[in-house]
Amino acid sequence: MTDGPEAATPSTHLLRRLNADRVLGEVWDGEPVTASGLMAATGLSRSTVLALCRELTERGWLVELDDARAAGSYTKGRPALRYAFRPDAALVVGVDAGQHRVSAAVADLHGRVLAEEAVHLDPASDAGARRDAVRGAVDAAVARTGRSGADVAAAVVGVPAPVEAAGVPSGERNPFWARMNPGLGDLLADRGWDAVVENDANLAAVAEAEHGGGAAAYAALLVGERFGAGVVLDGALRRGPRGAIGEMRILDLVEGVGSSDGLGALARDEARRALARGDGEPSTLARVPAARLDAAHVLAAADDGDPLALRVRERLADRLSRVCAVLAGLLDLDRVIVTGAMAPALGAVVERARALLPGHLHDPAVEIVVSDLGPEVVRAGAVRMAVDHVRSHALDRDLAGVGPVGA
Amino acid sequence: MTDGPEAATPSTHLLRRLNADRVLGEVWDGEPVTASGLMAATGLSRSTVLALCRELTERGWLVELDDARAAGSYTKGRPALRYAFRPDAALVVGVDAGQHRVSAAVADLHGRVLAEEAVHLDPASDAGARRDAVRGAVDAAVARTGRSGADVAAAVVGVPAPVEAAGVPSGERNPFWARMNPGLGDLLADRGWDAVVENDANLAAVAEAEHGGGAAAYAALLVGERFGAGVVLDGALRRGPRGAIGEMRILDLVEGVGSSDGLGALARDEARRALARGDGEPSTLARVPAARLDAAHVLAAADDGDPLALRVRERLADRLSRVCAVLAGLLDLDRVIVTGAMAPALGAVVERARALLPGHLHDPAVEIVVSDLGPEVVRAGAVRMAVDHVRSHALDRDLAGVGPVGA
DNA sequence: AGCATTAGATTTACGTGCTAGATTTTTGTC
DNA sequence: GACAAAAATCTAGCACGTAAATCTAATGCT
Repeated sequence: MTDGPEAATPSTHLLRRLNADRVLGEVWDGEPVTASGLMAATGLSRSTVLALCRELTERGWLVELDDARAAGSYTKGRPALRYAFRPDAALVVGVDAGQHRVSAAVADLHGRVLAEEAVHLDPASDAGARRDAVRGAVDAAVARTGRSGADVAAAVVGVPAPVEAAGVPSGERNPFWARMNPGLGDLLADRGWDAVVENDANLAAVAEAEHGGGAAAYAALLVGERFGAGVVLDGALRRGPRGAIGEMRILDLVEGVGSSDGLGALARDEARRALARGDGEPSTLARVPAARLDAAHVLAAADDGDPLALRVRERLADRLSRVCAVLAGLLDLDRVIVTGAMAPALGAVVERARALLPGHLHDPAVEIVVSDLGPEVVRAGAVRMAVDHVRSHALDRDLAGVGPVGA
Repeated sequence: MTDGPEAATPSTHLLRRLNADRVLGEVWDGEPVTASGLMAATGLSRSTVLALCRELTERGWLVELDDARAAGSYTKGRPALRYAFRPDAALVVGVDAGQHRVSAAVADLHGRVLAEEAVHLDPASDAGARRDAVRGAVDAAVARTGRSGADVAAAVVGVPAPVEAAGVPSGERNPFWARMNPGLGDLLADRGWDAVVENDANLAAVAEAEHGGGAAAYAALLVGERFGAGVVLDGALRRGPRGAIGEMRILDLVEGVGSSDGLGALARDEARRALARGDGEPSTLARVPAARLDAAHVLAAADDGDPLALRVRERLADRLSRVCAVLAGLLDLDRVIVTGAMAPALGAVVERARALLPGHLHDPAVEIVVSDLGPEVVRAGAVRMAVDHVRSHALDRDLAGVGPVGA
């Protein structure tokens, strides 16, 4: 990349690259390391490790800390050089481009959010307005870090639509999808960043990766207006050729479900309908204007013991348990993580759904849990994926001179 | 392995191994190659290629052909040494241990079946009888090749039950499953072979790998007594933590399906019930004794235009289309391959199911096709998987002296 | 202060794998 | 028989890695 001998002996360089990658992986998320530590971790010899560290330092990925035995792990003898990963060597951008809200974050290479910006957006906005919103939010967030856009290495945008393998929008299939992803990838790639557009549920799944524990098979289930799942099998996100794995239109065919409407939509509609019917049963929900009644009201009322709300909640639990049963039954999942903006309010619903599960699955090995990542799951997943992208392409890139030099 | 310098420099040996593996992969399924051909294919230098070929020849994987320019591709110059893969350097065993039939095949490393043996078996047989049947079929098939069991490198057995990741039977969950896999893995491992037990539908999916064309996402659907699918996503078979991906118990919850009964069971039961009701409608099927009436009769009668059989066939198509819709809708499949013993008779059913599909899927990108691999799909998949196993562990093994030396 | 101790850093020698280019062998053609 | 072509072989030489001896910095003990 700089001026090293270019591919004189391709095969042997491969080996070097493999080892460099291992070392980088070792430091990326961890504490500063000494050469001896790396020797133990990688099985390489001291000379090799030192050479690799020198190279990675020159390339801008590591800094040499000279604070000697500051780590305090030992007292005698010569203090070791310590190499530390530079999480601020580059920036990443993560965006949740939702239907009525765009939220952007700029993070360092540890995924720590340094700045954020959110803007509201009319769900009916046209392509141009949507692009402007994304551009605006991203630029504002980057500006707020006090660093240059040139320091950004990669950006990931989540959209509420399937995204085909190569990041190509599947717009021809569905005009709604096209509107949700009006060339957002190119928009960011024009900045000179590596840009990826990804489905929102898939990003939620990425965000839940740690939370998913050691689970090699799980789904992140977005439950708001429509159901949508991001599916991880054998430890990796599965998209499908059309990006449609976890698309839940098929719920139309499932008994007791009948549509892909999410729990938010269902709660609202059921409650409104029951109130409109006026079964005579008194409900505190009757005091809320029908047009403003939403899932949050219903769930709160249920917590207060309101009978109508309790009936609706039971319906939600039933539907959720069936959706989880279909997902887990076919995909042999260890876990379904209920996530999205309304997830925190769904404790009781999930608990009840868990209880209903054995009625639908012969051998329910799946565990339904509520995400604790809060409303910015998708954005967090976008940041995470951007970091992973940089990580996996790290050795193709030279950072020397980019960003602040200090640790 | 033989007596080379043991791991003097592990890292550099890794490189050698990588290249050897590439060369082996190049020859495995192809024509004999010259050094020049390999140079072009691998990008390695002549010296390296020749050294690798020499090594692989010593190890028993390749033979040096000296029939000069027999290939006729060129006429001038010194004739190249040609190296050919030795498909008979080792044997593999593939077994379909079905409910009422055990079928074993012995094949070479190209997957060409050299000998086979099938035995019938009472579906109610206990563990011992089932083990004996497998042992008997395998030994007979091996004997028929005229070669020793020591030449067998790997064996794969398909069973009609989920198999957990490590080949562990999931017997505690279900006594039927335990009976279907009474320690068959150990049985074959005791012969000194690498033994793998795998679900039958998964093996069908492996067998359909070529037939699945370039499809990176497809399912092989067994449709006989019960539905069961082997699922390939991102080019690899997906099993799930409990080996239950593609288990179709969940069909209980699908509208218009209601059970995981396969098309064979459905055809039989529907026809019998209709005849018993005696709707008055004359049907040629009435001439078949009820206890012997099965799917084959029904499908044949439908082809002859029998109205009752046609009604049943329509039901089969409807059910099949729904099952495919669920699979493809959730998994974003390119293709569902209908397979199993009765597949060849299902042309009309599949055609009709294709037509019904748009009624269930908004955007049916999936293609339903009938397998043309015949009744031994599972066994073929077992052979295929065994070959792949040997291929991927090839460099751990020394074949020198094993098997016939000639090509 | 001097000295052994400890552990990291450096140097040197060497093995292995690969490449590149010159050389030789084997064939066919004129 | 000279020449051209294709392939194998030989010879350097380089890159990467290991191993072991040597060097160097910090510490505790006397």
